[in-house]
Amino acid sequence: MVIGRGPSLTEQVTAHLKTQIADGAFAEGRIPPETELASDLGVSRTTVRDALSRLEHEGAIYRRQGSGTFVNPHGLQIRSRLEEIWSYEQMLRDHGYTPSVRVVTLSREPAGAGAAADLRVDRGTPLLVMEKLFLEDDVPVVLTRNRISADRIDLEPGEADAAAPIFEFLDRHSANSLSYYLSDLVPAVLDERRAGLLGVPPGTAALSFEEVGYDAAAQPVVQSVSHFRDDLVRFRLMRRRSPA
Amino acid sequence: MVIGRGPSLTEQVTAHLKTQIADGAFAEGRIPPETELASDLGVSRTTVRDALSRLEHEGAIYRRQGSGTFVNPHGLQIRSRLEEIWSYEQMLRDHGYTPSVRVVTLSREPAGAGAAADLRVDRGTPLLVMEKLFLEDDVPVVLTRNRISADRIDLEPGEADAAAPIFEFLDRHSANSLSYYLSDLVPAVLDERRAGLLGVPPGTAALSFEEVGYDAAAQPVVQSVSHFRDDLVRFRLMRRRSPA
DNA sequence: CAGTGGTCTAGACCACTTT
DNA sequence: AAGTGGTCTAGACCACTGA
Repeated sequence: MVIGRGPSLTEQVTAHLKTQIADGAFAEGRIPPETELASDLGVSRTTVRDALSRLEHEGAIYRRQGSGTFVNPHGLQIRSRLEEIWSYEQMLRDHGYTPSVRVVTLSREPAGAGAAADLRVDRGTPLLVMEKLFLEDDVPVVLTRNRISADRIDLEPGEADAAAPIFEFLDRHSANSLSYYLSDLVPAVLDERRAGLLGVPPGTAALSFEEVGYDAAAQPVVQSVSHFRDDLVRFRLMRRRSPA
Repeated sequence: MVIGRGPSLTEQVTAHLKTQIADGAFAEGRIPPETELASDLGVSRTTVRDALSRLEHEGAIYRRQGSGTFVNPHGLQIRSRLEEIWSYEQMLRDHGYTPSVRVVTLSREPAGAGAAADLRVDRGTPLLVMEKLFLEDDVPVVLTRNRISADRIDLEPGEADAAAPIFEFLDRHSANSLSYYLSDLVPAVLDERRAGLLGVPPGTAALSFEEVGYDAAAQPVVQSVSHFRDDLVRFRLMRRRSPA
């Protein structure tokens, strides 16, 4: 393994250590001391520490002051970290799926009270509503509905446009690029329509994200609700005692 | 504001900036350049950057290369970050509650298939089961059930013991201190019993954590299930586009 | 092109764990 | 006492943004 120019040194070191961890290169889960890694790889200790900090944050390793750095035996069980989800397609790929997308509905409707408040528009403002289903081998996994103020969009979208990830769609057809989402984790009991679309009995519990996407100027751009098949995609996280 | 000895410089700088942000000391949400902060506070730029990285990670600020560092206008909406929850009591305090604890049941039962697998013991092994309810002004907010292999505990616990946070209980009465949890986020439809304890109609949706707590040697110590009143405590998170 | 954050270095000292 | 990770410094250069 040669560490040279290209991506940042920290990224190269991170990737290198990840590979070694996956290969089980560290006996008994013990990772060499930082100074040793630094001289072996020909970088400064600071760079090694940056890389180790990332891995620690991802849950791949943990560190004990005075003792050493160790491989996290449960590191592989975290498939997607909630804060890092950006596209549901990518999230499903992280879970080992190769998802397809189906546009369920594509319509206009006037803003109700909730959407109007979230998007900071007047009630009755025309909204573009896109409902999409993500499937794996024709089995529905995620159902998502996006609402956008219609006058922010520069065209009358067809299904091909709507099938793209919402942030790509907005990059292309709106002046307001998505910068971040504020998401609530909400438990739901699926109604008949949603249960039907997701292929489960009505009354089934589903985790949902209720979220608003904002642009760089902190202006709301899109309101979304997404429901997940709990039997097919599950969110797992690790909580450590004191350190990050 | 004087930066001197005591907690780490980084922590002092972090706390100082947090206060300034909360006080609205930064006009238009713009935080001074790192070099300026460093010389003003009499610390190195590295230290300032460490502090800013923490704040960025907490969602309090965001940074744009070449442009500057800015206050996150939605920073205050994140009350508890999932990865940092350790004690439910503390979590509820973060949400603005002053919770009380009620021990609902305190019993022994043989391990079923699920608990046996999670705790890596044989089916039928005696388990200590503690069920607790966290309330705010007599209104139930969280219901949690812990299962521990009985032979790991050095006493027959009374209600006073069980009312303590589980990690404190284990610190005191077991050789296996909790080091981390692996938690699944699971949507649930409350059955009659749980709905009754939480004071909601049966059939209500609730978010639950299904988790296993491990000691420093990665041995399972406790299996827990916790249900949350969605109308009283909600998990909110922020997802940013590219950077952490 | 000036100013900002991002990366990286080399070295010092401290706090903690282990032997 | 030796070895580990944690904190901190001072300085260099790079990548990007915006006037």
